[in-house]
Amino acid sequence: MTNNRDSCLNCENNNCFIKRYSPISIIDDVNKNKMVSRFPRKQHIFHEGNENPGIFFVKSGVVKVYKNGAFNKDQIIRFSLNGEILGHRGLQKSTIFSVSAQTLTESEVCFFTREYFFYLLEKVPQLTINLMLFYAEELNQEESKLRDMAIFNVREKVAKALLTLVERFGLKTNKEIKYIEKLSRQDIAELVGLTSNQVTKVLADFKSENLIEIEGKKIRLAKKPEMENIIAI
Amino acid sequence: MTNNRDSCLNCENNNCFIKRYSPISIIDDVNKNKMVSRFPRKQHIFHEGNENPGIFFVKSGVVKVYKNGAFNKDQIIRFSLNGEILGHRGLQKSTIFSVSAQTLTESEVCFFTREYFFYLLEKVPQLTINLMLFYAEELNQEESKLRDMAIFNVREKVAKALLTLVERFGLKTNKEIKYIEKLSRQDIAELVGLTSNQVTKVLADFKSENLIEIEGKKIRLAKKPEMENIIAI
DNA sequence: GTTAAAGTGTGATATTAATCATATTTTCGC
DNA sequence: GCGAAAATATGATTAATATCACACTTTAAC
Repeated sequence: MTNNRDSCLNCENNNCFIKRYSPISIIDDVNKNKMVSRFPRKQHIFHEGNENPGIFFVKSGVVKVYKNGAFNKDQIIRFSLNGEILGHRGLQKSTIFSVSAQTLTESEVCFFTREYFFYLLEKVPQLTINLMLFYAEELNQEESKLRDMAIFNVREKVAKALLTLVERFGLKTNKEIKYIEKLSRQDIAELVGLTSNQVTKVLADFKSENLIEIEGKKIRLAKKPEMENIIAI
Repeated sequence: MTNNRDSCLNCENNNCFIKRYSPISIIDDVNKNKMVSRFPRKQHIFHEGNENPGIFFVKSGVVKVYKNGAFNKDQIIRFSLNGEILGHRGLQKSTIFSVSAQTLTESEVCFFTREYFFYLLEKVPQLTINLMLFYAEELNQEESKLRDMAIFNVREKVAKALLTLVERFGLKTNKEIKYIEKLSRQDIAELVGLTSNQVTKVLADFKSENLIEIEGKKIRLAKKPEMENIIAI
């Protein structure tokens, strides 16, 4: 059944780790062990603290990954999209989710059980090595982020949040940050450890300095180089 | 030559990833490709930005791993000791060190070239999988740290730094934090993104509240539960 | 469409944190 | 053991941030 319309072979997500690093010969088997689910907007895919049954891949849509913090101050870890691995942080010895994942848009998600995925890792060393390298890269990024959060003030943090979103989602031709209308001020705040109040104020500053244009939730980044200067070190 | 006194087989570091997950049959080969170096106190093992020739393991001693930040504000990433892997963040696609490593005490370090280590990874899937799991665990810890730094105030950050050191190094029977006399106020500050000045002040507060006892650089954590309450969520 | 609820914008005020100055102590080389 | 240099402790001052209040706007439910 490798030629049905849901087969990995027909999947447009060439970003998918499994597809990129596994031999064609095993894809049929992968496909048989795959479970695809569809989630509407604002739904949880999994919750921090719950039992982790396996690993997910984002087939389509945008997913917010975050960690619960004290005093209702959550921390957004990343946004996942376009075939990216999801819940890979759950691939540790503990089988408890250390993060939560919630859809920002309607999304399709592929799922594999822990058992099957570990079987695959044993079988395909290149998959394992590349997954390891991916982790190393993520670890470096997290550390840069940590350093930034330790050093930046409120204004710089908001600039950082906007530039992070541009890097992740990209700009439309009119310079509007893609998907930003799906995010609340609270979401932007939780990317960089601020309150929604602080974000609103700095955004108002940026607007009055003509660095950005605001239209409801939409934000157009008129002057990206100037914004980058704010956090230049 | 597997029975010389420097052989991995005789090494007391059972924490060592290679030794733990590789078959005995390969250890002889590992040993031939190993280079052991000794570093005096306060020496650099490698520098951020330099070419990364391979991977290290801490055979003995305590090593500080840190990242350069703006305005002389470095960020301490971790302390490595007792057979732990070092420079694993360099095992990414880029061959440039993203961190620096400096000894806090006299230390012995084992080194393998990139080429040999990747050869080993291809050959020993269990080593690769367990290294990947180790990364996943580190990534989770980094994310918790990131969240904490985003949420904690100065007082809470100092409490967090002390508890991190206790977790890492342990307490002596007199409740003194091990190795803390090797760290400056600046080091403690760089663990949690503060200045040495701020650390000094909060430590004075903790002392006057009888949470800790200070004697030069030595700190005894008299009331660990109370300290933990400061950062309880 | 109407209404309630949630989210956003903005100012005032209280609190916290950063910076500087300087005294004191500790460390290190000779 | 002595002197210089570095690190640490502490107070005063200035700057930045957090918090609250409340008006306004948008969103969602009925």
